[in-house]
Amino acid sequence: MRIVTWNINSLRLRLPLVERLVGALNPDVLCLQETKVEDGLFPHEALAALGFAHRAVVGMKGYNGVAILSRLPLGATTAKRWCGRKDARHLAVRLPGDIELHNFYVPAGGDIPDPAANDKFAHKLSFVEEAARWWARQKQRGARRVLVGDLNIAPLEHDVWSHKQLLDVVSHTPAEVERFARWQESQGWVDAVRHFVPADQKLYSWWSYRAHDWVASNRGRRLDHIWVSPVLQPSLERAIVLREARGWPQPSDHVPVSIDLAAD
DNA sequence: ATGGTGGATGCTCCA
Repeated sequence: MRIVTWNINSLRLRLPLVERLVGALNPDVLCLQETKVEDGLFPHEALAALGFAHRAVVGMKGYNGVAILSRLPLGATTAKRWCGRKDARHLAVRLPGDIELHNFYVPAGGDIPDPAANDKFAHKLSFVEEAARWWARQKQRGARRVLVGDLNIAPLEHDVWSHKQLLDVVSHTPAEVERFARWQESQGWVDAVRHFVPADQKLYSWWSYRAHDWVASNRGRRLDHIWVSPVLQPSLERAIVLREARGWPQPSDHVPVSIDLAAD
């Protein structure tokens, strides 16, 4: 089973790129973030025509929004609120094979890495703290779980183009990275992409729109993640970061990240 | 050190 996560930065604008993604990766399950579309305007027909017969959606007007599109039947769907807000940042579904799949869009956190001076950064820290606490309370440690999404944090030194220069840049600050680590430890989550790509190798999933030439400057960050519960680690077959998607016409600033899980 | 671009919206927010 192939599961792909992608911050698409407006689903309706980039529907043609979903078709292109299907051509490139043919996901069984596609998790999107920043769909930026309210549920009543969600392009169900176009996605059904691409083979995604099963869809779970939670959106809002203009901002945020997540969706899970699937060729396989989806079981029970839940959308949890975080930090007491109804801001469409989470969806969970049950997949065939008794897999619980969670799709997250973590707040970006604004520009100033100081929770006292920047409410958005405070919200981001609270969100990750709450996620870590919530997951620490979830028992059934042997459960088959996959967690994907734009987590908006690049935790490792080689998840950013310059560790030193990004230590005080939102997405790579110690305050974020420590909380991210606590979240990951909360269930012993396995970083499914770093399982295949050594930690000393640079790996990015996002390149800013603000670069004149994203290829030449290559100042990327790895903000998009796929985690699996420990019991699923032996089922990991492959991970792909589809760098070429950043060069597609009118691209998202994020690229799709994919894993293959062995059927069993 | 600064400002750079892109998307949705509607005279500005968010990333």
